[in-house]
Amino acid sequence: MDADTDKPDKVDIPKKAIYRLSIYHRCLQKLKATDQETVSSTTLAKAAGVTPSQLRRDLGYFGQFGTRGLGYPVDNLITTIREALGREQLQPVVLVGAGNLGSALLRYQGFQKGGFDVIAAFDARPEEARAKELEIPVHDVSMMAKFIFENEVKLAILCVPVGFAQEVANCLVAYGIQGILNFSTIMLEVPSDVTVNNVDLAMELEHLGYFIR
Amino acid sequence: MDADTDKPDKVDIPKKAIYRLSIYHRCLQKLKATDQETVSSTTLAKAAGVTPSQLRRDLGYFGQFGTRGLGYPVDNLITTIREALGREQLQPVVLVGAGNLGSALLRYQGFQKGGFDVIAAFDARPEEARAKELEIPVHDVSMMAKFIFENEVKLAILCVPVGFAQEVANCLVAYGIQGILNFSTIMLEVPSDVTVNNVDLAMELEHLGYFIR
DNA sequence: AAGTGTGAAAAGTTTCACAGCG
DNA sequence: CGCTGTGAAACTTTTCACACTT
Repeated sequence: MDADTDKPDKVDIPKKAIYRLSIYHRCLQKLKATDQETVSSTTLAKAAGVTPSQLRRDLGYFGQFGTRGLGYPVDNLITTIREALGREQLQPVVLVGAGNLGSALLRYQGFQKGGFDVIAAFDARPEEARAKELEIPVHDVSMMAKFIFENEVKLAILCVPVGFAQEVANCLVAYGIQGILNFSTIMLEVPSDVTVNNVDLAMELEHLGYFIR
Repeated sequence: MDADTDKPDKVDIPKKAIYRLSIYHRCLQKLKATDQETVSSTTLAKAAGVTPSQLRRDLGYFGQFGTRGLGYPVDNLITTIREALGREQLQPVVLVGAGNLGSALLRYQGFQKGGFDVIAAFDARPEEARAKELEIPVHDVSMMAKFIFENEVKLAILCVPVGFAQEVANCLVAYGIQGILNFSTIMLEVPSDVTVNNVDLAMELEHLGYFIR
């Protein structure tokens, strides 16, 4: 799932807990849409697919926000989680490798929704990618260094072919990228202050294969 | 990441280990391409991004395949893992919801590579999806029951809008689907003999947000 | 009465370290 | 000698259960 690194700060908090924070965040937003002011750990946990006690423990890592006998204030909790996830303001993101999967992801608007903004894509052959009529501009990789630096981009989505993944990742790191969402099917080697989150769609399907009889 | 279930059989094997099996499988295939006959736990572990002892432990759950002093026979190990993952023969898969993300995934050919065959897609408005010029046929949802039954499909990729996800999942289960790769942003409730594997792309990005400073 | 916050127990997972085999 | 296979130790994460607050 993840090949990541120890952070000097923020230790002691299980990685899985951080992951679940994103789930809670999403569920809370749905709750907010229904004008709920507060929510109990039992209710939120059910929506998130975890146990109430796990939810309380997870929130406990970040402080105390609940009112005993009442529950958690929805608005307040959303803000707190946003802050914990480092999402106070819009995060710029670049995508590298606008091939089959890359351009598919560019078409998918799901990233844009939640506080992230895929502001540009880069490819070794930008003309080909541009022919696909994407909304997001596709530049030549040679422009990448300057762009990332000038826009202070910290996050990148990596969709280049396996053979180039490590090489491109090295560049990204050199340009200042701190988090890589890696769709290529290789374990990247990066410095310990860079986080890699691997998503391997074929593998997810493979994994399911084990459970069907 | 996962909301899955206890299986009556195959217990005692950590879920994470099963997940890693897919990683090993991929690394072994790369090794095979370089005509390696055998591989040591140290070498394979490095490629897979795990510790040698974890690799040995993981393989140990499924039996003994190594030769002490030598390593593991590559071919043999590939076959064993394929069997463990239930991938001896081509698995048919259907995709439901050919909207933004769904059609993106249909275009992406990555699933086809490793023993899975996305044989059909279904959508509430198939005409719209067909306009996107996809290679895989898009049928009306009304055809789904018959198709899944007749082709003995066990796996489904679910990309319908959140509001319909649970409803569609219920249908899939009723039709005989045993594993769902869920791209919708909701925790599905399914019987305990059905496995759900959640992939939430926006969440993966959100998760990274925590680690950048 | 309802529901959080949290020590302490339980369960699950990884690493260590080394005996044993080819 | 080199490398697997595996008990036992170490560590991590989850669950339990209940004191405590509103």
